[in-house]
Amino acid sequence: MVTTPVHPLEKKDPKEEILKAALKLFTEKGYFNTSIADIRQLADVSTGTIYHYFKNKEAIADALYTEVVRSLEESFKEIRRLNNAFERLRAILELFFELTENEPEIVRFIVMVRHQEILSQRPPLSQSPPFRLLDRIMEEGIRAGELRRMNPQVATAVFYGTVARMALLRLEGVLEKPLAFYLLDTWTAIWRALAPANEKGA
Amino acid sequence: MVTTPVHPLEKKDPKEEILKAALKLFTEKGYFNTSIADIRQLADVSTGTIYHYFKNKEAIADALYTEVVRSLEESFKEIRRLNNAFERLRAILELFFELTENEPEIVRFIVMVRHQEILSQRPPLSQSPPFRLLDRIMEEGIRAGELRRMNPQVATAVFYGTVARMALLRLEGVLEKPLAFYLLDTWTAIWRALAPANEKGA
DNA sequence: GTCTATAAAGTGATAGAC
DNA sequence: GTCTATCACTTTATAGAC
Repeated sequence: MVTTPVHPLEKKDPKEEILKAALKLFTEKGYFNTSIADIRQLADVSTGTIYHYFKNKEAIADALYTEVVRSLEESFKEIRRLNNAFERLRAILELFFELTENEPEIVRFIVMVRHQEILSQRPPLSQSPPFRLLDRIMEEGIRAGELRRMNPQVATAVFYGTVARMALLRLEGVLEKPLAFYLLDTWTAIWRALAPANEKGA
Repeated sequence: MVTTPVHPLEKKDPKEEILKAALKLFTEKGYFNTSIADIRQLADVSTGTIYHYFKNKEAIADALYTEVVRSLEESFKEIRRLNNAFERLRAILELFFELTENEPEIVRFIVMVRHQEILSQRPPLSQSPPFRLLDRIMEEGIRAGELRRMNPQVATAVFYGTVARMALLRLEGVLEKPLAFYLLDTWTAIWRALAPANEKGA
């Protein structure tokens, strides 16, 4: 974004074009089924340009990983400012459902790509900052009595497992309607699983 | 198994050795990071032997997929004979948790391998027979009033999403204790999410 | 910064002896 | 059925002109 020209329509930033093409190809065909030649073609640049901006193919995936994790962490931090666990979790659910419909490639990258198979250096997403933040949101909610007393890791697994599964089924075309259609049922189920024992069903 | 020799200790079936090695390598390093040479070495056979039993590398992955799906379907069919949704889902949860501890490579293959990236012909696991069976178990449970009235696809997503996430976190080493340790919390959460409205919390 | 041309290496798969 | 040797090809990555 820093290098975006003053007149946006004139010329496109090749680095951004490369990343955009790579995200599309990696999530559609998979990292290993995507060659540099594929990226070159879709981004409409030459091999030399790709290697001018990125050390190698892995570095492209790494840049995507970093950006997605950073953006997710930013959203989660924002959401953490909400008043209680109910509102925070609800907001994260809605964020994922909305992202799945509007930015399917990003969610594909989050829930479908096996990052460890590509980026052996990086931790699995489940240990990246945004997911640690999710764990903390759970711990705080349990401590505050806003969530039922339970193992916080299990709470996170129930929550994120459900959310990610819904996103995956939607991206695979198994769920035919937009995720908004399933939002109420999904939230009711999640909240029943996590709500304090005395609380009503949502 | 058909070709297992009378004296099991004498000679190993090369086909089984190849499959065993491939399962280990595919789930540990990934399909594309595993070369025929790697399989050859671990299975202690020659390249020629591999291509005698399998048309190509993809056919090895296909054989593994077929066997895992078949075995899972068999277990689910057995479990379906139980009396109600409560017992059936509980049994599936326990099956997955036990499998994760005792046969981690099989569960890795189920929850971590991106089959579609390798086997473009096969449906995603979410549409394979055992998972269709799981959907039917949910539908029947809802119709019988053993589960809360809700979209059955959401019910399946909550259930399997949670189970798969717990297995994944365990396989990634995030959960330090055996899954049995988390069984009660996991089941309580799942059952609260799915139980009929009047029912107590497990 | 961007391009074309090409090098260097690894891979899946085959041929043919035993 | 199993082996060794090797082909044919793709792929990543580099060199060097413009």
